[in-house]
Amino acid sequence: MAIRNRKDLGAAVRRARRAKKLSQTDLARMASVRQPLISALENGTTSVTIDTLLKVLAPLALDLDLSPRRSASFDPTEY
Amino acid sequence: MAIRNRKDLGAAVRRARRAKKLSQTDLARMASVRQPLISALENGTTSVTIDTLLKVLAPLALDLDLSPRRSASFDPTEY
DNA sequence: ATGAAATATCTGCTTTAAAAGATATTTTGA
DNA sequence: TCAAAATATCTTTTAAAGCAGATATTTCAT
Repeated sequence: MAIRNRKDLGAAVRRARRAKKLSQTDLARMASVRQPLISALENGTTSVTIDTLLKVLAPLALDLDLSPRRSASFDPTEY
Repeated sequence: MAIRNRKDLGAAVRRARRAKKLSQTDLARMASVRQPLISALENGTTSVTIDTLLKVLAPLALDLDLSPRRSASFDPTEY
């Protein structure tokens, strides 16, 4: 599913984490970050850096990808 | 293609930008960021935040996606 | 070759991500 | 129900992201 904002990202991470039956604390340890960060990431309350995101995705066995947008092209008012 | 580090990300953004025949300055304007940031992003010299990345991807008509890793599962020494 | 456009690289500054550490709150299963 | 585990939310501090502005350097077409 396409990720277009922090909430989408947080939801995707949470789904993946739960699918793997990991607690936030487990994931935090595996990713070498802190549990409150996982919480903030999943809730979309922080704009994680790409480095941090990749650290978190690795133990979830997820890759980041870029894909051409399906419909809905650029709208400046979105930002 | 799977993105596993900043360099990958930078390369992907650069390819997409060139495919759209945009200069860094053009893209920066469309994304409401500064040209030096596009440069740093493309060269992997900064760890952009997810908010900034999404701002840049929008005018390129790219979506962010998470996909299950093909092979190469989690290796802690990668970090 | 050379001039313009494009890209890279500075400084100084402000903002914010993330760490550490602690604790409060919510969720869940026995 | 109620205790333990999980998750959310604080404070303080440090490091780095990103802006603004300027300029240096590289790339490219004429």
